Amino acid sequence: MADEIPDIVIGRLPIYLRALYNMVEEEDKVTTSSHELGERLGISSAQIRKDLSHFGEFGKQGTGYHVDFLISQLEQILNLEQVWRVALVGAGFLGHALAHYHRFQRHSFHIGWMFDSDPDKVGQVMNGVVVQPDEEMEATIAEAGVRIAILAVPAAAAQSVTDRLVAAGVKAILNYAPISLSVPPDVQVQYSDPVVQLQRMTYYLRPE
Amino acid sequence: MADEIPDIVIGRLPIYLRALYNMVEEEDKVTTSSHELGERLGISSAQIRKDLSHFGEFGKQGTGYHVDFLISQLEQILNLEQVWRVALVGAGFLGHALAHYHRFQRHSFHIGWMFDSDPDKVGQVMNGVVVQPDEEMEATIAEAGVRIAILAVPAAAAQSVTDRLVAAGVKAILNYAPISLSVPPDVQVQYSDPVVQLQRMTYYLRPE
DNA sequence: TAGATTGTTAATCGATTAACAATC
DNA sequence: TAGATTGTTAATCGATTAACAATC
Repeated sequence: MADEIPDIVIGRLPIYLRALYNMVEEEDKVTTSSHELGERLGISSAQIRKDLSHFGEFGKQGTGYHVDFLISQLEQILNLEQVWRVALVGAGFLGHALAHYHRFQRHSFHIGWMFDSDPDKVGQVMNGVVVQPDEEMEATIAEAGVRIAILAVPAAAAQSVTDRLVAAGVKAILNYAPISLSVPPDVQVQYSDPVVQLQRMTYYLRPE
Repeated sequence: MADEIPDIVIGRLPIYLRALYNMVEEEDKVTTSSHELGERLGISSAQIRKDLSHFGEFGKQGTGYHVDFLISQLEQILNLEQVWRVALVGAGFLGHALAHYHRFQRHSFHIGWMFDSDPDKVGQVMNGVVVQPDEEMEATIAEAGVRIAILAVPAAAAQSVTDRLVAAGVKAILNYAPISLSVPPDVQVQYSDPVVQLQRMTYYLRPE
């Protein structure tokens, strides 16, 4: 039960969580079932039950899952019972948008540090956070014990910034730069590249 | 050979393409191998060769792949030999950042239409594109033959905007709203939710 | 030629699904 | 009780990898 859980399973848990939040907040739902949840997400009910069974027994035969309880269990599993300190590197248009994204605060993430190498950006305040000079990045992050970083810098800078972040103790990176990063095995990386995502879809579209 | 190709394979092609662009543009590389490409991407060379073999024989024994040639083949496969018209719905911070993202233009995507329901946003010009009123969305998109949309609206609006986009002829949606969308089977959807991505990583982090 | 690397096959590995006893 | 739904098992399905003949 506490064996090695496939990463693909871990990847679905936040999706379940998001749907459960919606059920509670938008629809005042008290209970749900693997069938209902699966229908919303386009996932089979068997898969949802299988995924959850890696971590324990959270439902009741005949009635399904208590939404609040399942939320709290998933939050526990995903280590969301604390507020994670997050550094945002890059204060361009995207960094600016991310700095103002209110869902981070609502979901256990506190973006409390911003960095940029452009002197024009340094000193600007974005959603209450002062943009600090790039050179102060390692010291500030190590000092504050920041372990998660969001990368919103150009591709050319991404790997060297990554190396410095990792050296300063960062263990998880959400990378918006269009480049594959090289990191030690104990550092997590997630990628977000809109061009890659669009290109994946055009394959299926009829060309003009 | 022209059989049904697994979507997971399609999903890797843009990643290969991105690395190949980098080899040509940043390193003036003329040829590469499945081994070299795999090493950069953290993917086995066998998998890269297998993926490519779905579409043809692009390499030469002993020497590997001609980078320019492989790029052009992948562009062809992914239907990137045309410029795709893209509509951007939502002119908030994120919409603003996406409107200014220069990589779309460089990679076969032209963001030529923006929409927002907020009268304060309507009429603003973002990177040369005038934000149009939400009500004009269907007619404008259908008229222009736009088939790809990027969704940067609040979760509460996302499904209804999606329904309208689909009715207007959109066949691919890149969704930044934190909600699972329901679409007909011939409509592609890709998701981008930073909170989901961060939550996937915190599972692996030691809590404080 | 010798070395390198492809494309492909077969084996392995892993993930999903169908089915159902258990039980609320 | 009857109906619903869980957790789990076994079967199925699909993806990855190892290995190698072919050949540049």
